[in-house]
Amino acid sequence: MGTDQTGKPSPSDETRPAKEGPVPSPAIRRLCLYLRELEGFLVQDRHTVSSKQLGQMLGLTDAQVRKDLAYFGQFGYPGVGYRVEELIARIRSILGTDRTWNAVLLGAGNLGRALLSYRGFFKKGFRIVAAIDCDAHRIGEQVGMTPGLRVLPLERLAEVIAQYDVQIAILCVPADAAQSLADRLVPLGIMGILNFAPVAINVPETVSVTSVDLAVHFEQLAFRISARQVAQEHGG
Amino acid sequence: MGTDQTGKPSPSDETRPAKEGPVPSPAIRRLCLYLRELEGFLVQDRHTVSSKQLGQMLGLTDAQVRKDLAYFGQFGYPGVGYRVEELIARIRSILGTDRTWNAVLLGAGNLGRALLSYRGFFKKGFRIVAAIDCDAHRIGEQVGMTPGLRVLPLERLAEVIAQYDVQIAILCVPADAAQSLADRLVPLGIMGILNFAPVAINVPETVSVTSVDLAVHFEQLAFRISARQVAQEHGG
DNA sequence: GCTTGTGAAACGTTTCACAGCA
DNA sequence: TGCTGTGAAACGTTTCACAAGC
Repeated sequence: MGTDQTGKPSPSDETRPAKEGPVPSPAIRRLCLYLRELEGFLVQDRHTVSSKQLGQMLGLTDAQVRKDLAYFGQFGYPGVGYRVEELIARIRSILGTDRTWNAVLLGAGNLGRALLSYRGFFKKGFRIVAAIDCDAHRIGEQVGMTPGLRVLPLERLAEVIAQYDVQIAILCVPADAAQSLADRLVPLGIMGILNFAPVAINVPETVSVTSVDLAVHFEQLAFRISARQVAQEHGG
Repeated sequence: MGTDQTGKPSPSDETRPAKEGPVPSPAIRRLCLYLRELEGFLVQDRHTVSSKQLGQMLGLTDAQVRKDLAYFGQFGYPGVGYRVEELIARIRSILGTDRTWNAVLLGAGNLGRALLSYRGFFKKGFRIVAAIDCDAHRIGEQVGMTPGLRVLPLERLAEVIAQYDVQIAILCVPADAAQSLADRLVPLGIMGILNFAPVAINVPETVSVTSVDLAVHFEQLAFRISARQVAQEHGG
């Protein structure tokens, strides 16, 4: 894997991208979790952490942690571990969360309003700059924590995206509205869609989509519980 | 370890299908998506579907769909495809959603209330039978759609779990409250925890945990967008 | 002692290719 | 023809084991 062209062993070189080769997508998911744990470490005034400690908190092996980080460079110190602040900065840079991202929320129903009120996104650098709904009853309602934030009609979508340089759309609409909204978002220059509608949406390859179907998580849990029960019956 | 908070390919997910051998955990996730698409098919009065059609709707190959289903037996018809009603029944049986599951929700904040109001879970057979919070201001508040459902104090947790035969707990509490609540749930006989708190929780192997960290999904989307932008710059 | 980074081996998952059937 | 089910090959990911460094 070490296609570090010349094999130059300088430990602190590239801030940005990575070495050659694709990064396992499970590694990306874990990177987010490492970051979460590291941020917790900072609060506890711990300034170094080993791959073993970090892995243990998430049920992973130390080798897994090291490999994941190694895809993006070398930033550990043998015999010491990783410096928490430095690793946080590196992971944020890798994930692209060392900048702020502006998002527009579509669908000010129960879930949409819950997301608008969640402070965690703000801390991570995500700003929901507008909420949009096509239900006339909801328009003008104040939502979220930002005092001035009110629900806007769908007609103002283009204006809002342009005005705030919005890159991300959060879809919290019913399943039957998701695709037509996605079709509307694409030509407006949106770069990514976080889709909470329980349906697959189709967009050009230039747009990234991440889907979160809450019912699917319930079902997966049901399966795990059922499988465990079956295993117990078989085992004794 | 019965938890999948990390995306670790849990080889310990001892799934006992019709045949021998473990089932890839990605296959389980896809099974939920197949079910979702199939339910949509029923509404459109389509009664058979091929692996190719099903895969196309989700961006998967036909071989993938067939393999996933084949882990649990053979229920397709060569030359025809799969019968929609039959396949729905089979997948529900596999996932354990051919029965109803009772859940208690802990933390009646914004997200908790949003989940209480979402009809999709009910349709899938999940019943949130009680909402619990330790904030005195919230106790007694009416939540969700069920007219009688009110927020109960934490003291009534054991009573509620026993009375309704609750198997699943939905954690919608702040990160710092999640672990202590999990510790409290385990001896009460809960079988699975759906954890929306942005922290890893530790429970005995007898309890299944599925974690959903909404901020992590934002971060993953940010990474995907950033990666695409970098790729475009390199490509031209 | 402790740690990281990393080839190589082991393991898991997906894709391929085709026999068999309607 | 069109489809499923499936062994085998290809590919992706994780774990192992250890050299090198603090």
